Amino acid sequence: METSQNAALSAFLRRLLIRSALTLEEQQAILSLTGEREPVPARIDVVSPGETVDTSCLVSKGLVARYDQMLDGQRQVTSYYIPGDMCDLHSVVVPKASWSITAVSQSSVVRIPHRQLRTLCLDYPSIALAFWRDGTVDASIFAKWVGNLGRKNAKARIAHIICEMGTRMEAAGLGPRMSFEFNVTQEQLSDASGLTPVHVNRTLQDIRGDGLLTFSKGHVEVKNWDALVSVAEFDPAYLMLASPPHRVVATGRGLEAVHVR
Amino acid sequence: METSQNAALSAFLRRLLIRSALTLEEQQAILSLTGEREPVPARIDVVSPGETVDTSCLVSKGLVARYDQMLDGQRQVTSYYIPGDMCDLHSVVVPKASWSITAVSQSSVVRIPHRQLRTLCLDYPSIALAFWRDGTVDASIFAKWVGNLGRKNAKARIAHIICEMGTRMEAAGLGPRMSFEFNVTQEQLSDASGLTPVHVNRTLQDIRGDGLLTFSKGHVEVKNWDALVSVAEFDPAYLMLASPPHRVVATGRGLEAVHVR
DNA sequence: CGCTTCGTTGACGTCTATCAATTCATGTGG
DNA sequence: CCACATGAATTGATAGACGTCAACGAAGCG
Repeated sequence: METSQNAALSAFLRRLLIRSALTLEEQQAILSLTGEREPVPARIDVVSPGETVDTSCLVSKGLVARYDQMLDGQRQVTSYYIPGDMCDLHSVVVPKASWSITAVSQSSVVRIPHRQLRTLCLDYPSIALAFWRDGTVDASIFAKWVGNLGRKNAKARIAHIICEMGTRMEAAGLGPRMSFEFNVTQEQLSDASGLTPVHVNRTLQDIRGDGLLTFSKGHVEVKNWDALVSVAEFDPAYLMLASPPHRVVATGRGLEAVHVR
Repeated sequence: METSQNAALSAFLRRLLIRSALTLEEQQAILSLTGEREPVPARIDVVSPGETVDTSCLVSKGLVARYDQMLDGQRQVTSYYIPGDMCDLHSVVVPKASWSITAVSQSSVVRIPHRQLRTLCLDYPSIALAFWRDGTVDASIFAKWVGNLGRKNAKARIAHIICEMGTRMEAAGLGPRMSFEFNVTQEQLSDASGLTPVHVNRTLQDIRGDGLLTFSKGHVEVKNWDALVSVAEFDPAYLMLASPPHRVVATGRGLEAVHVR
């Protein structure tokens, strides 16, 4: 599976380069990471709470989610991960998880040993900062979801999730935001939106009735992006896709963060 | 205000040392950071959305919150920061904020230039990793809040916030979890719990009626910690206070891990 | 003393949950 | 090709949690 591993690493590198400027040497170092590719059936956990891992999982296919489980079995998804995302890169610095990571649909992950990632961090400080920056984006997404769940109604919540996934899919080169694969059942979507499956169903019908989008068999067709954005109050700034990539460099006068095109 | 600056830096260092092992030299490097101490009146923003900052704010007094604002003015707090917390350490790698940071009560912050923090990261890779680890804890808190808001009722949400703040206060040496200052009004608490002020009021009465705690004038008195934990389904694992501090040791070279309390 | 902020209460409305079927799509085996 | 099982989507009826609106009381403060 050499080639799909490389494809996944390239996707990961592309993701990093959106926000972090890396030298060719640093890029090469990332591309030379290795790990075992492992198919994961839908609904199977990749990481379980309390588990201490020594690898980070790079999503190479499918859709993966991080979630919390309540005592009565209810789940709350806190974030989705698409191909090119390293769904627990942070485990490099915090190897013990207190949450679950699961494959939403049939997926594949590449498990990259922490040892390799740590070596990269120590050899290339800019890579360490790029990883930290990547984690900051994840945190920003979590924070935005807090706002969605705390302050928005069912329609806006679901609309926001669709907006986010469309935007991220497009940024990752996985299809246009107007028409993309989002392989979740309505029940799984209820775990992300903090609603019940029944209410998700009704809300989707409602959204469809408004002519915003259709969602069927894991495929999203957005009919009216602007209206969807408006309903969701979606502002993509939190995804940090727009600014030029950062790099911390040594200049004559010291260290500066610069924008690199 | 030399002394209070130093006190804040010591608190920050203590926070880092809970989860990251640092050598004495690294510790010294952190303690020699400098910045301007600045009082912030209650309800005044420290960082605004869209702003690009060149300092990170270390909370030295009071209570600070990160929040998102909806178009209709509703707010959702995503996290609280107490003295010793660096409320936007991540701005070192992502200087442009898409959220607000505000003083909840009368507070003070020390603004530490990114330039100094970046120098530390490049000179001491372990500090970069410690900062990343710190950000990972923040992200873990966000994620937990997603679960609270998405899947818990009013009583559990408020109970969970109290449990978290009590645990963090105690860990930071700011008072026992059974009795601590939490200087928020019921209205501000509604911004954190995703409820209305009226419902917060009723829920607090309900919680008090259950004999779990009293909350008045910014002071929390927990009457029955275990019951509170049970109502909240609070599991402190996500705060990452329990495991021994981590250190990444370069393979071959023998840097020993230092455990300092 | 009057102003302002905060906490409190009551009545009522609505959004979402709950419970229980039913339909629909897909796949499997006889 | 049909019978059957399974998971997903859909629908209806009802209940409950929380929101909304409006008012009032308490406490701090110039």
